[in-house]
Amino acid sequence: MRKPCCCDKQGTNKGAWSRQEDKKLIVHAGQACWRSADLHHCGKSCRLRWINYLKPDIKRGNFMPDEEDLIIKLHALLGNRWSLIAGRLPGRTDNEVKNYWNTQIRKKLKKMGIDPDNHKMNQIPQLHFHNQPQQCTSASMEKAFNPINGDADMVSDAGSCLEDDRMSAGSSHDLNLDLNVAFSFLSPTVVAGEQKKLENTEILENDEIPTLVLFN
DNA sequence: AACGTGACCAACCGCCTTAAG
DNA sequence: GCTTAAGGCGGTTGGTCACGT
Repeated sequence: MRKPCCCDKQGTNKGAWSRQEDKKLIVHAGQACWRSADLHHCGKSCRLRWINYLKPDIKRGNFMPDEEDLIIKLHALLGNRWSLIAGRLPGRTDNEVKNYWNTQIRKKLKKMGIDPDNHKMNQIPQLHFHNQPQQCTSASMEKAFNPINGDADMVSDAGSCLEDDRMSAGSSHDLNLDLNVAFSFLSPTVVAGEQKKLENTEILENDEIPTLVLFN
């Protein structure tokens, strides 16, 4: 049974924030506990309001083309990890990125004939083993991509991903795989720049890394 | 002017993780 | 180590506005 959220308690507001509530929240921003703001919104709501709207360094307005490109690329790498994607876009919030993706980018990609969920032209991402192409499970892809975020356990994670896939495939082949994600729908300059960035990440410096080829 | 429709986005919901006691 | 409250995050909803009929 789910524990009741603080929002379910009596005396908490739902809905839009007033200017006075915003002012109060700004005064209390940064305190350890959002509830200390003594507002009639629950702590989660206070946090959300601050992060998505009141924080001073928030960049509002239209997304630049390069921001859009970056979102697409990061989404291809990370999936719907909006907070991680937003972390690479200074001044943008996860909610903003998520909304932009769902309302703008998703449509654009569909128009281009690209499946926005997997960034492919109706093909399935595959892990290529030495002798036999093997479809990567979503769980293992998840593990494989975690290292991009600077996870200290990235090597073991990638390894366990491979182990998972190997076990599920009933294969005992040695793995010698490298990460290679294609962004053929992006401009050549953007792709070159991103590839350079990827080359600087630890994941590509390891010898035993899965190859993930996204066919476009 | 009234109504319908679609787009946008702020806010909520529910699950999961984290941390305090 | 266990329990529980709070925070974090992704998915979803619903209010508002613009535009077309």
